[in-house]
Amino acid sequence: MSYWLLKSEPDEFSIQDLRLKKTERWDGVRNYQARNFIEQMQPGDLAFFYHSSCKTIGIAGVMSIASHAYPDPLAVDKSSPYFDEQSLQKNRWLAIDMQYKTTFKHVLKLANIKALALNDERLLDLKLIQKGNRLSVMPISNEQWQCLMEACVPN
DNA sequence: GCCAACGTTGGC
DNA sequence: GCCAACGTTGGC
Repeated sequence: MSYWLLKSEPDEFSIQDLRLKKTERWDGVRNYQARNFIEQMQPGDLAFFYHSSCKTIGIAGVMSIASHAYPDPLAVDKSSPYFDEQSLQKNRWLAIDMQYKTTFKHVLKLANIKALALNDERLLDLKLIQKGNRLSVMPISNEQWQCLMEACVPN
């Protein structure tokens, strides 16, 4: 089993939205590196739901991967902002289904994660806090997952 | 709203 | 294949 972190702007789609939907398609990823990580995901894998570009930036909770990756229907949907002309020939983008698991009592804030990393070498190579990182989908190591779960307040 | 950092595009 | 220009991400 593998661990992941996926970013979403809560104004667009938040962990509260996923909680209500229970299961939802994670689509619109338009970055090759992120796509390749989606390709590696397996049903049952766990992922942090990260809220980006918002008031309280950080890890809001946990979800599980609920399917294998499949072609992203938005890539060939001309009415979608995620439409991709090149994908009409061959759909080059992937989507995957995510299932709601838990919401943390408090968002584990980015600033707190950075502070943790100063004292915990397990977080040293966490992609999330590396300078200039913009990946919206990234792997999380076993140790990093444990470390971050220890730091959060579960519900 | 600003801007650093990055990814993509396209001319050459 | 190089690289300048451009668009996007995302923290602050």
